[in-house]
Amino acid sequence: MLKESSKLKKENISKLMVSFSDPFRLEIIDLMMDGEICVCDIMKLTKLSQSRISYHMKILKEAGLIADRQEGRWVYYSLNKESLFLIKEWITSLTDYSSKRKRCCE
Amino acid sequence: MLKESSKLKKENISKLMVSFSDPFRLEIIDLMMDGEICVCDIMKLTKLSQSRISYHMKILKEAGLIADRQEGRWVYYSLNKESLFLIKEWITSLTDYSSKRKRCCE
DNA sequence: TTGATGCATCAAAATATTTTGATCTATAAT
DNA sequence: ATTATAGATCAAAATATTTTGATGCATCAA
Repeated sequence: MLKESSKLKKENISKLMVSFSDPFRLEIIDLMMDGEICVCDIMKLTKLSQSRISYHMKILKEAGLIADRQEGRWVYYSLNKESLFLIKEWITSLTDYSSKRKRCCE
Repeated sequence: MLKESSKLKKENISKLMVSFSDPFRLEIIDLMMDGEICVCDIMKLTKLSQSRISYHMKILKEAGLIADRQEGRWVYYSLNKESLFLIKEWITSLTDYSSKRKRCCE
């Protein structure tokens, strides 16, 4: 069974995975790869409605996947690298562990 | 924006993430870390009903995260390492890319 | 062949998530 | 002060996912 290597609690993993599980959020995450982005730009780039984007940003933020920063009337969102690394660490612990054991049919 | 480095299509990523997004499925995944497991053992270990487990196994299977193998009346499920590595690769490409760019406030 | 066991599947009900449109707040421009 | 803009929030409606209990299908044992 998985050791307590990762700093992520199960509940947080679940939330992070939920945040990754929506195609529109994946699209938004993709847009944030190039750096900060504001809701109005996401609107232009995705054709999603403002409140719809706000809703998804909230999900992403509550999962800890993104950070926000207000500047005047704009709110800039960006990917939270720390979270990404924690997920990576968790996935790595999964793959490391599962490669240590043998499968029946191998 | 994310390059086509990963072999995973966006739709598959989404499905895989959905499969990770349920706390019970995370629990089942955790149980599979030690190797193959059959539904009846998952029942004993998790106290979930049989059809409920079957449902979740179907989600995991359709996401490509697990493989199954029948032996007599038992069906043994196991984690699909290849999928785990693809997810890892995808997450890695996310973190690699996002660490290359600079954030406004850094 | 009959009965039991392990599991899949199905439809209905329960629950959760997402979308929409309206309204609200804060900032900024006139 | 007034008006416009960026975005959050809210309630209702639309959808999707999950759970439940019943039934079905193999496999095995007697």
